[in-house]
Order: sequence, then C-alpha cells, then structure tokens
Amino acid sequence: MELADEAGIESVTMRELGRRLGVKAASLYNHIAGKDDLLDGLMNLALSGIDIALDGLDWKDAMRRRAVSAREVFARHPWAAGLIDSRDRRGRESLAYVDRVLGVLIRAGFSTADAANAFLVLDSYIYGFERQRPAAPEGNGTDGTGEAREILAAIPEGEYPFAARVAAEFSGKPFDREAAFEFGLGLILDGLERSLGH
Amino acid sequence: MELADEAGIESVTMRELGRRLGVKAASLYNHIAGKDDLLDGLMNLALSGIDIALDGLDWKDAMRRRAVSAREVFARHPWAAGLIDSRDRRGRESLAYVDRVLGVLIRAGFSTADAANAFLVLDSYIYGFERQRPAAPEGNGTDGTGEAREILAAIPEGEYPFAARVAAEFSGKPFDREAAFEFGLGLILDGLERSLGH
DNA sequence: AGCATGTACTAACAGTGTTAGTATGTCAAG
DNA sequence: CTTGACATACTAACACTGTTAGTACATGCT
Repeated sequence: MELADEAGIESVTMRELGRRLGVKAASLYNHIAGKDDLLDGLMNLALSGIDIALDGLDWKDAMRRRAVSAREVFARHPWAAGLIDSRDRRGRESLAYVDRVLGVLIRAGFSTADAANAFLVLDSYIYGFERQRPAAPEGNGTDGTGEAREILAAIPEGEYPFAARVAAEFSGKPFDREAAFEFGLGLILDGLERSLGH
Repeated sequence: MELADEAGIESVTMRELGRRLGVKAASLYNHIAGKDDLLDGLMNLALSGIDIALDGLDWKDAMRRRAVSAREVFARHPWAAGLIDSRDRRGRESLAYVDRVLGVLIRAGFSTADAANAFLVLDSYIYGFERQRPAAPEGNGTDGTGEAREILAAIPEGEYPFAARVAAEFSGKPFDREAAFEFGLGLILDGLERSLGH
C-alpha cells in the first residue's frame, strides 16, 4: 500500500515490491499465491477504511457518512477505485458491506428493488467522483490553481470561451473537491428521500 | 476497437493486434507512434460516439441526452471508462466537448463555478455507473437473472438476509440498467434545477 | 532506369509474472 | 548435541510485454 501510494499502482511489480522488502521477487510467492492475490488484498485493505458502522443513524446520515468516508479513501488511494473494477467484487468482505448498506435502506422503507436502485445510484456517484480528477500537476501545490492556470494558457484564444471562463475562475481560487462532492451527494440523497414518499 | 470489444482491453497487445491485421507487431510502428498513441486513438474513437449535438435543447434535455448517450457508449465498450482515467484528458477533442457542455449550463443561468460543479457531479455519475457492473456471468443470458441466482446460491444461509432478499428479487426478473440509470440521472437533474433557483 | 518512399521483416533488449529446483537458516524432538 | 523438518530465500529459466535498429522489398515518381 505504501508503494502504491508513493509510486503509483503501476509501480507495484513483484520485483519492485521485493526490492522494498529486501528480497527477490520469487520469494514473495512463499507468502502470496500470486499477484492477483496481492491486489485482492490491497483492494480489501483500502476498502476496510470505509466507515460502515451505520447502526442507529438515520438512513440519510448513514448513507452520507458512508459516502464521505468512501470518497476520502479514494482520494487517499487513487489506485483503489481502478483496482476494484478490474477484479471480481464478490468476496465475503464486500458481501457483508452490501448487506449492511441494503439493510439500512430497506429498514428505512425502500422496497427491495428501490433499495437496489438507490445503492447503485449512490455508488455510481461515489466511485465515479474521484476519477474525475485531472492528471496531477507537475510542480504545483495541491489546490489545482496552478493547473487551472496551465490549462487556461493552453486554450487557443477565443476558441473555447466557456472552458476558458471556468479555467480563469479556478486559477484564482482553489477548488474544494470535498464541498463539490457533498453538493452532489446532497442532490442525490434529497432526490431519494422524495422518491421514498412516492 | 473490435479486438478490445471482443477479447477485452487486456488482449489489445501489439502482437495480438498485428496478428489480427496479418502483420508482425513491429510493423505497427510505421503507422502509430506507440501504444499510448493507439490507446489515445481508441479512447477518442469511443468518445466520439457520445452525442453532443446539444444546440437548441433545454439544458436539462441536453444534459440528459448527453448522459444517456455516454452511458450507451460505456455499456457498449466497457474498456472505455477505464482507458479514460488512465491517461490525460486534456486533448483538443475533449476540450471541445468540455466547452460545449459548459456552454449549455452557463447559458442556462448557472454561474461559472456552479456550472463546473454541475458538470463534475453529472460526469461522476455517468462515468461511475457502468463500472458498477458485476463481473460478466459465464453461460447465462445478458439480463443478469442467472447471475443473481448464482449469487443467491452462494450466500451463506441467513447470514446476509438483505443481500439475499435483493438477489432473490432479481433472480426472477431481469434488471433494467438503463431505467436505473435514468432514475438516478433524473434525481441529479431535478436537484440541479432546484439549485438553479437558489 | 534510377531513386525515394513506404512498409514489412527479423533480431534483440529490458521489463513483466511465474515456476522449478536448490540452498540456507531456524526450531523442535530424540 | 544431533537430526530432521519446515519455512523461506535464492538462481535460472520461461513466456509474455512494448519498443528499437537494421534490413529487405515493392511501388510509383522523376
């Protein structure tokens, strides 16, 4: 996980991992079944950082909490989301997770079909959000203003006026990703609440 | 694109592609700069299938049309979404796309910041949705009922009651992904509309 | 006729995951 | 203390991957 966070998931090779551990690549096979096994473990390790202690909360608070916590995980480990959809999601661990979430929704009054729908919609948003991250800027800070400036400079004069306006807007002030996430999350949760009362 | 659709993006190797074209791998380099070039082209080819002829439509209709069309593309080419976030999104082509969409929103009355927000929220959902697809079932049809049955059978008796209920629900009838997508899309669009009037 | 261009080829390189076979250290039983 | 079993590390190799250098050939223009 340290290796993936620091150097990117593409740097997680058997030989590189071995180098970090002071060991040759082949020796790793005494401990794991193969690279798939390694990546499965990595995925579960990341997923275990998502808060699903949802008992006793209102369904909306529970879903919001889960979503915010999931986004933090995906922001901290940008490789996690990509890892998830390149492999099977049907492990025991994720089944428990699914059951927890569905339980909250069904107990709140959603039909089984509606609960499945709500789950899918919410997770689509959650999993999709941190992917909408522009490629990391080179030598700038982490607020993205430098990158916005860079994009702005690359836009041909007058050809893309609206993109230019938006880039100009965010070259001055940082973009608050967390706030943007919660804005969209609120839209979805409010909509689900409305759909609950027919 | 045929190769990626039929055999999966991981089968798109220089040697395999050459085999399909009746040519050795090295010969491909007379036509493309490298594999990155190839994948960029593949991505743009897929993206060009998204309908962005949005002029003259109400902003909601325009966004809905774009979203539905994008989902169809991602459903038809499951590798496309993954390709997009593994490479730089700042090409001329995608810049035109971005400008088009932002233009619709800003003209509809969104501030530049709100338009950027709306864009991000919408695309998070769009890009995230087709990833929430369970691994393809082996010998079953495409409606997923066989897979739901299979999952149901694999759930330990009584351990995950809510997951079991949902699996049971959908082992009887097919799951309409398109309807589910439009349901969530509607929630978001309605929410954006409400936020437009403060 | 000669030459330039485009395109295919073979061979090779460094890198990937993985396995077989071998050596080494540690620790428990006799 | 010796012996043996076990865990673990190693080297060497295999079949892949993307990519480049150098070469051959066929087409078509001057």
